Amino acid sequence: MNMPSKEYRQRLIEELVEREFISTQAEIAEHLALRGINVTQATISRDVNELRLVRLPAGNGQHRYRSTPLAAQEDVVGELSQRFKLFVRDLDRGENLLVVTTDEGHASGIAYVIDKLDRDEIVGTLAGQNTILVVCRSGAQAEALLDEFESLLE
Amino acid sequence: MNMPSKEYRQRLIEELVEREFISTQAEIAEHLALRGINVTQATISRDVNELRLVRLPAGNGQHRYRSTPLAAQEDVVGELSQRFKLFVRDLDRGENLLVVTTDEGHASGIAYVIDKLDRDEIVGTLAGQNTILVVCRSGAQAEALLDEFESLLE
DNA sequence: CTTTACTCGGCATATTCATGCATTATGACC
DNA sequence: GGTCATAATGCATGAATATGCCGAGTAAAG
Repeated sequence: MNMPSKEYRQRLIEELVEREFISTQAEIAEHLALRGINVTQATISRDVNELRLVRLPAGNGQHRYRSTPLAAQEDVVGELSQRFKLFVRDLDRGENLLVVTTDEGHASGIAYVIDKLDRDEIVGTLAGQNTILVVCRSGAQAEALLDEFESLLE
Repeated sequence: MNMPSKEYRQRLIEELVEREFISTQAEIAEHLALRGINVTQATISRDVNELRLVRLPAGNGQHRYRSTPLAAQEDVVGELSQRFKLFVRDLDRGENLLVVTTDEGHASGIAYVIDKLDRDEIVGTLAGQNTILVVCRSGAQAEALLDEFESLLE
């Protein structure tokens, strides 16, 4: 009948969830129905999956669907992993400091990506030619981060 | 019996979801059980809510629980709303441009917060003394954004 | 026109998550 | 100790989401 189709519907959904407080998929379907688009919750579920929308708890039992910049963060992790495999030679830790040793000249490039992780536990990074100093808030956090970075190398 | 209790358990959950690919709350409960913490899915549900963890679709039908920097984004929206109510006098749109008129001298302050929204549909902002030009990718996006901004003023 | 391959979406249902209610633990106060 | 108030949690179940299966639609190839 009408033919706006999937792509159009998904654009509407994205706009919708940013504009309104929507807490269930059924609710999304209702809104679309007002716009003349009749689909079931099952379809919305598939859309939500493809759009990688997220049901964010407000902390008080309320929920709201949102689009997610988490997707971007995922990519940062991928990027980090790739560069780690290529350029990182060694990882070490002393107290709350993480020391990353890289191929010559690659320290600042890697440090840049580490910064982009935007982790709370990282106070800052300092890069030389082949060494990065990652300053964490605590030794425990540095240790956890070391584990995490090591797992990237596997 | 043991007494680490809620707070400790929630810390473990936060670490857990960042370290492992966890897709259901039952799975979280299983992992905790290995650590000697026996709680039911109901409790995990409440924890997830308090921690504001999010079940992020991978796009392929897989899911992963993650902590969310979206909480920060929420705050940005709150901040924006507050400043809008105080300082914004008018909103208008021409094609893909959004024009925000503010109290004298407040344009760049407001523009700064708009930038922090980090919205894909916003190409950039340009602020004068009492006027902000928000450049969107399309007219439709500008219109949607206009609606959204207007709702902040209510 | 027929066949084949593929995408989309509904229906029914399975899976997962949220929550009202009752119970038990914890702590403050007497 | 006892009593009260509050927080935490389990159980059972309701609410919400995900998905297997199938049929309809479309397009390309023959």
